[in-house]
Amino acid sequence: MPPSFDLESFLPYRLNRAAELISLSFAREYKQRYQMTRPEWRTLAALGSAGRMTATEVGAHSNMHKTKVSRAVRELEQRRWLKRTEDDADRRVEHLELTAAGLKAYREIADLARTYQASLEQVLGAGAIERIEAGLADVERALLAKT
Amino acid sequence: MPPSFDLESFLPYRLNRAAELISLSFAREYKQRYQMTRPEWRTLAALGSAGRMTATEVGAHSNMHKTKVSRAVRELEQRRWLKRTEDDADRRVEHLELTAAGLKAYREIADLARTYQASLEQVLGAGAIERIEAGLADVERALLAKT
DNA sequence: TCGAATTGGTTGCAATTGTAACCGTTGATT
DNA sequence: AATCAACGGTTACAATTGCAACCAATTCGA
Repeated sequence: MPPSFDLESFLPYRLNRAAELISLSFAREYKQRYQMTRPEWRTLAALGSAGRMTATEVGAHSNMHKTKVSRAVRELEQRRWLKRTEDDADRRVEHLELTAAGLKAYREIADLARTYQASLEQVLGAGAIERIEAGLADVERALLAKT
Repeated sequence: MPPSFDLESFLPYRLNRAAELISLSFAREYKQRYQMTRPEWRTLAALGSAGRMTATEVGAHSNMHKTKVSRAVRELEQRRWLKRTEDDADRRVEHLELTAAGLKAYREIADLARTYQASLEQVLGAGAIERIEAGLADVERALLAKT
């Protein structure tokens, strides 16, 4: 029999558990107040934080399936929080951008996010989050290199 | 305007992205070979690694919704990888346990998992995974304390 | 320059998931 | 004991999701 295996120290498992926990925890902050789903918030955040982008870029950036992005974009557009403009060079591409209303919503929720993270950092101690994120970046790099 | 917000350093976002990435990456190792879904693997792993448990305990342990657990258990049972035995004191409770076949499957997949993590550690350097997991443990503690 | 392959994006459909309501059992309150 | 809340677990139903097939536009290659 091979050396023992402890699920508790298996990284995919641990990452998933932590991610689901924190995701739910933060979702409670905006789901009710802004009637927004997670893909929508992610899209809003991507656009609000990095500016004008295409749907494909949003997906690549936040690792969301393109149909998820497509639907989130449709939702946000209907809410008039986002507008599309077609690229004049390549007519397949559409550039996405937040409207004034979208930007306003983004700022409010970003504010929640900042507060949320600050309170977490309060508990964890200074630098703790940065250290975790540096570790995550390494993991992502390793995985993406893995083909 | 409040101080800037960068999605890229927002922990829920970063955790989710990394978790989805690694989860997919490892799922490729067993989905095909063992025709198993993620909840099934999680349940199998929980039982294989911690032994006899109830469904509620599996859920609490791996942070899965109880309907997810219920369905995974049904699947595993049909495959004869798991058996239920009722508690004689409390007839609501059922204890879950892997069969010999289930244990065998568990060991094989655990082997994949060990190899997977070893190759990751190879890239990341010694101790890197432990450090990340320690950080995650802190985060989970903080979140669970948060009511 | 024509056809095949690729790309950005959407959609139909089937599978996965969460919510809420439920069943039978147990524990607490009276 | 009788009632009622709580609990372990399942299930019906609705919402969310992913896969695959698709459309239109573009690029590649012979």
